[in-house]
Amino acid sequence: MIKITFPDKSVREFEKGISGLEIAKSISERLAQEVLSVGVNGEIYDLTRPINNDANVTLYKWDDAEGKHAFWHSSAHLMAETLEVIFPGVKLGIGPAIENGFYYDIELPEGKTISESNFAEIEQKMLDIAREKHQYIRSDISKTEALKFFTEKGDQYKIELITDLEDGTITLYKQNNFTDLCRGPHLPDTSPIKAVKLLNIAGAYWRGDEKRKQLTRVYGITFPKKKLLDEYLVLLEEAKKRDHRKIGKELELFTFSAKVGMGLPLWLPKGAMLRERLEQFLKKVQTKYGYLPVITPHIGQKELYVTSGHYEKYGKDSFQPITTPSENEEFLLKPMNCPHHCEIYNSKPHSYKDLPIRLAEFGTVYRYEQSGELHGLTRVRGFTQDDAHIFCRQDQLKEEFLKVIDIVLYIFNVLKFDKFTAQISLRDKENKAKYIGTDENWEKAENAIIEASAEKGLNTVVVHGEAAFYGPKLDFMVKDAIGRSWQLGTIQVDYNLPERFNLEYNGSDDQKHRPVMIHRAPFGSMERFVAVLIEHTAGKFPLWLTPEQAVVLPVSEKYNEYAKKVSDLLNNYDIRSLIDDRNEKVGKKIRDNELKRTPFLLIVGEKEVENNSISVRKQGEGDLGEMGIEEFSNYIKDLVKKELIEI
RNA sequence: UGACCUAUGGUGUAAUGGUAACACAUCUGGUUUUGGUCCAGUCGUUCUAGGUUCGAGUCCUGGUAGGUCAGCCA
Repeated sequence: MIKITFPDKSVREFEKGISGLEIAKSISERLAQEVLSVGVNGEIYDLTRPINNDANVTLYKWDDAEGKHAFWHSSAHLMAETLEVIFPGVKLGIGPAIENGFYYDIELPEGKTISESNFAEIEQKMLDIAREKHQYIRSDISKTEALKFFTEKGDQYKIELITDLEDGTITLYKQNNFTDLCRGPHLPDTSPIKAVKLLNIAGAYWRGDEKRKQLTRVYGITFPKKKLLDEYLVLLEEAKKRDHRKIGKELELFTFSAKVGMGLPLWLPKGAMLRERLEQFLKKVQTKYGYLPVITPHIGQKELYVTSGHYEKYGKDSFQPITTPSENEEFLLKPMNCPHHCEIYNSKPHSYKDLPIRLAEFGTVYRYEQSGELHGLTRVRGFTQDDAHIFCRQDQLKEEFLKVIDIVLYIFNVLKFDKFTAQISLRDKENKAKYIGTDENWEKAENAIIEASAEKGLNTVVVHGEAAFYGPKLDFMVKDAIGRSWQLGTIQVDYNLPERFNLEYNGSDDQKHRPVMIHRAPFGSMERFVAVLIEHTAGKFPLWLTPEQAVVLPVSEKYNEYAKKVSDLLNNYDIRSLIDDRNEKVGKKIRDNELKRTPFLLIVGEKEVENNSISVRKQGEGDLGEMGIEEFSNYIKDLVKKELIEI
């Protein structure tokens, strides 16, 4: 007998070799039907795999990530089998479960192509096979046997994977006529897979290596119930509606022009207004935190970036140097603001009493991103960072870091980005050549970030190998309303640039000391931030940000004059308003302006002229009734005040 | 950068290789409106350069731009 401990700490005894499925059955028949995989001492097992020792056991269902994982992993095998049936001779790469579904990397036989027109056939075939209830059978074989098997099958990618594996046993899973190299775990059989949707096709380099062959990646998702698939498809539709590229066009916020150049956004008046409000908002916060504004040019001598190290590291990713005609001097469009700021620091000597010095600039930078990676406003070639560099003493580092975290948290709070994670990116210790700077400084910087994050109680994820080449960083990733994750704010410690630019201050000991630098950008870039904000709010911006807070709708042209008076008065009160004096019925004006997501519609007709009032409609709430103009203005100001929680 | 996909008025869509259509928007006029699309007219288009064909929006090749994903992301 073995002792099985459940998550609630209760302990029960079972026969040695009992399976997760049998344990579930002993609890309830229903649980046995719903359970998908089982955690045994932290390792995920197939439900049918015997448990031979005392163990802590957790049963995972659809609602658990571990359960979904097994479900989708098994689905990937099912899809691979189907693809082998439909495209005989297809070669298989890897096929894991991912956050939403699964994919399989395949190489199609010579001359064959796969496209979305094949999806229906594949989906149907997958369902047919699933319905036949084939078991997923695990088997352990030796490396030699495994190599023999896949050599006979002609799957060169699997052979390569096996060759790289440790010697010893290799696990294979087989269902129906399909056998795959796989660590598992899997479902007991194919029958729970009741709904299948292939999502898209994309290229993917074999083993993520740009220099190697590109395989075709087929994405799909499956569900244990048809209803869940339908819900998921609705969610995808919602995502499309929130796409910032679509809303940006509809609301006339920004545009692109092939003539201007790809990846170079053009901010339209309404988008520019929105962006300026965001900038003013941050400037105000930064002033409170002691930041000093600076302004630097858009180009700098190539030598500047050679000094900073950026040229060596990112020279090929920059717009290539502009060469002056007679002197042959080389200038780069600036890809970073920090070297400029370092030179500002260097413009005069500093005492330890001056520090910290916080230099802030909304600095526009240009990076030659490769064409295929450009995406709406989230990846562009010219963008504006809400950049600042803090020059401080080592003993001030942690406190400064904490203050920056405060700013980021305040901003996220005001904008209701409540679902964010903080990612601490550290150096890959196995590959130190990728980074510049001494071991000692890296240690110091990494510890400062870890300690500051812990002190603020941030929910952090530590990732090794994701640091910038000059230092570790703390990135804030925000999930939008539909669950996609975006990196926005970033805070980075840098011991490298102070060295390279020979930054100094005079200490109390009358000796020269090296300051530490913190790079930080709470928004990240205005472009990406606005894109995420659009998707987060579906274009219904907070009142303080929205380009037009109110539109006055005269009932007929007789009241245009009064409408003008209302709008002027509101603008005097700093309420942003427009008039819709088109020759249309009020009903149409209301509809049109609601589609434009205007927060307040102010209807004026004979009654309102008489009472010197307006009839107010609020977005999402409808008619609020009649109000005086000043009353309305105070009402709005009050709402704005509530949105902008004081620091 | 690469694989794959896409490109039709300002916007969104339609058109077995055989007359490029519809809605919204624009503009003009009518209607004079208190609560969710008033009516009529008007305007304007097959991304670009070639090719196949009696005939190309449709097929082929190059270019450009957009998209999916990978890699990259200071």
